[in-house]
Amino acid sequence: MGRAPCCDKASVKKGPWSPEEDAKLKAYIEENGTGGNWIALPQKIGLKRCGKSCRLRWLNYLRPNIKHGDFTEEEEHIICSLYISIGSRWSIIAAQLPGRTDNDIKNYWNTKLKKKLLGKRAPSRRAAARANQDPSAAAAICNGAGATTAATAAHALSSSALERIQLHMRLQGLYNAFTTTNAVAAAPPQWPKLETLIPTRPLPAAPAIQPTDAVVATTTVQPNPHHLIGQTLTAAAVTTTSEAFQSDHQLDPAANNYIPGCIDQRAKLGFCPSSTGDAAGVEMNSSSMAGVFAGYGIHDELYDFLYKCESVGGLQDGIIPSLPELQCPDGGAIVGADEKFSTWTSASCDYGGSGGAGDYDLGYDQ
DNA sequence: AAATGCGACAACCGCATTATC
DNA sequence: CGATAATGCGGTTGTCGCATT
Repeated sequence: MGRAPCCDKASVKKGPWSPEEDAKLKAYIEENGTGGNWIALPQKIGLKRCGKSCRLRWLNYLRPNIKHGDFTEEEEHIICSLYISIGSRWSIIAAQLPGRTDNDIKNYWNTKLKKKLLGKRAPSRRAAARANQDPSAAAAICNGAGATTAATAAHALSSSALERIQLHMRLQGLYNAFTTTNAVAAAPPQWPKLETLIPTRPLPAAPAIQPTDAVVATTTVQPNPHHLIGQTLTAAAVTTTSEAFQSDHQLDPAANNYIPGCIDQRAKLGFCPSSTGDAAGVEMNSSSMAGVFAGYGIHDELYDFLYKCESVGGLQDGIIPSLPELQCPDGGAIVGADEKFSTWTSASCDYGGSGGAGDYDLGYDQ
């Protein structure tokens, strides 16, 4: 026996909301609030909608100060940074982008940013559906060398984890490209770990976050790294509860409180200078990268990668060119970014992390 | 002009977590 | 303390409009 439905499916309307429904819901909530009970709300105002549907409509569309339209470079950068750090925790990411909803960000990632970063056309849903029925088609979708191994690996790893691996590899590839002429290239840096910075669930209250690994645990979020080096996302900013966000970062109509590049305003959002040494800060800082380039860290690379890649043979017409080969930190296998990631993800590449016997740990349990 | 493919976005679904009794 | 309801969240699907064939 499954879970009882939250509402009578037969009597509720589904599909797009009409302007009349929007007006009803908006007017009621603006006047009375939600009353703390979404399930009862539609009956109160005579809407033939599921309470969950009303909540979603309000949060994603009708709520004041919702931003629609194109994302700015700063917003893209924050999304990418956080996605690499924590994966598809859209609600947390959305908490850093006032006016944006998790649904918006999720859609934007899936339709635009992912392609931009991974540099290949993502298979359409139709193509993916075909691929599910035909393994050879799946390989075809993962065009390029190593498609078969990629498809195989995809069975073992969630798409989110896979994307994060690819993002890291591409960034690492760029890093190697940068360092091939640098003396430090002789000592390949440790790869940034891909562990999520916080347990999948439950997420503890902000003060309780105790990073297990300082290297993993700090996410430097730099809306524009060329303006803001070393701003860190504090654990408080990673609090999942909407209440926490609302109280600290309320989208106050009068306080349009996000001004990219403005440290004071950013502090309101939970960004604080890394120099504060906040022990609960979370970082996805690639220690070696930050150290080597004295301020040029992974997020600067990300910025360059997104917007300035031409200088290192990067994005051109949205297509990411072949990347330099990557070296496993143990000095072992030399792998190509696209071709062999499945090899080293299945092999026991040691990232020098805290995850057990050195086995690669995505930090994902999917 | 019609059919098809595709991208973008809104909305739904179901599971996990939290609150309440 | 367990059961149940409510809420939050992330993944998935439906739909629409535009581009291409």
